[in-house]
Amino acid sequence: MNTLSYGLLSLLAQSSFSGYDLMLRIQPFWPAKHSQIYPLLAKLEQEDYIRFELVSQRDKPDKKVYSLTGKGQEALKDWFDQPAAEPALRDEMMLKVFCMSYAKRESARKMLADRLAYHGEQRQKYESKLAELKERAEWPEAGLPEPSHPLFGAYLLTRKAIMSNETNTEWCKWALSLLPEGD
Amino acid sequence: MNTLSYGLLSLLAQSSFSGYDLMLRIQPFWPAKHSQIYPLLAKLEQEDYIRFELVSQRDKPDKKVYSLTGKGQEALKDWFDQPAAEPALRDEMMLKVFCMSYAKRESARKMLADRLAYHGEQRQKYESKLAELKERAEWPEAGLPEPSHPLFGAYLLTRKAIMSNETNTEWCKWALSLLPEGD
DNA sequence: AGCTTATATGTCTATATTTACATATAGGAA
DNA sequence: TTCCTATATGTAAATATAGACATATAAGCT
Repeated sequence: MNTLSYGLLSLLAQSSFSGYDLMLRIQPFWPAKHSQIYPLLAKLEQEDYIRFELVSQRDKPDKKVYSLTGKGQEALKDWFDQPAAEPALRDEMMLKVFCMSYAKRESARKMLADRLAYHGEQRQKYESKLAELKERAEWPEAGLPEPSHPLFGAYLLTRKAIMSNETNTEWCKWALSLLPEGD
Repeated sequence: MNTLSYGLLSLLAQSSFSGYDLMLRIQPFWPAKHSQIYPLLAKLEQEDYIRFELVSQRDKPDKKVYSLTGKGQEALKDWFDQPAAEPALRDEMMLKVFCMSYAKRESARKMLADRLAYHGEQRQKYESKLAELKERAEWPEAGLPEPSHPLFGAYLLTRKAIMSNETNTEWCKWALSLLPEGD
């Protein structure tokens, strides 16, 4: 049982999902291709951490909808109390920044502008996600969910993503301001 | 030539470093163990991207000090102009947050408090790094390096790390405030 | 004298992850 | 009709990464 496996169980605690859904939902927090997810789900099912139900759909191919078993819920609780590994960020752009003073000015600016645009796109996705969460679970007046709400975690994560997005956007703009156009 | 290889070249653009130094310096931006670094350096040296000089030390074991060759500098420039891959963050804690509403209150608070403490430690390291940079290269009056300064990139990255650290710290405190003690 | 830590370099094996290959349904666009 | 995209699931092979094993110097501690 590796970290990704527990992550899948963690998502299934909230609700049942297909493998395809799980892939899309875990992506922002633990990048993984479907070729990694599907074999893991098969293994977790064989070992009785999860089970699935075949669901036919009209407009789309059939799917397997997975849910937690009792054993899966137990494993999840044990995992939660273990100390978490340090976060690991791998960002090619940050490696490029090391040699930025040796690059052409226009190249350096393009690199930062590309990243700024990327953050802009990501920002929209996170805002959509937040809107989707608010629809799925209308939490009370002030716009804040209760800690006991199944979507509480998803809300915290989406807020975290937006906060990080804002900081990264700010950094890009600041770095660009230090590199005026035209060398 | 994978991303880590280019990252090593990128560091060597700034100055010559031993494999051990490279490992320590690249860690915060691209996690990698020495068992991954040393074989890569040997391969890069065989393929004439870098060369090394054996340096004897009094108080420490001998070391290989690597520097870029002309071919390495060329490769670096080509790489810089290619679009960078999306950043990949893998954070076990974030996966745990998905099922936080099903965990015990004290467990959830401990998870966040542990992360808050981690950010505190990291913060000190980044501040030390910033102080070290300021020593190695005294940049002018206002405390800002010129874009042409070899340590300009390292300065941007350290500032980025500190900004992210502050945001993550803020998120932990906010999340903890939503989870008052004693369930 | 033996233990631990930091420095320093390396290999070997296991695991994690990506890339490519494969198939199928259905909608919309060219 | 053909192409592209999203949905949906899978396998095989290549690559990247981590963990374990190995060795060596020198300082400081017990």
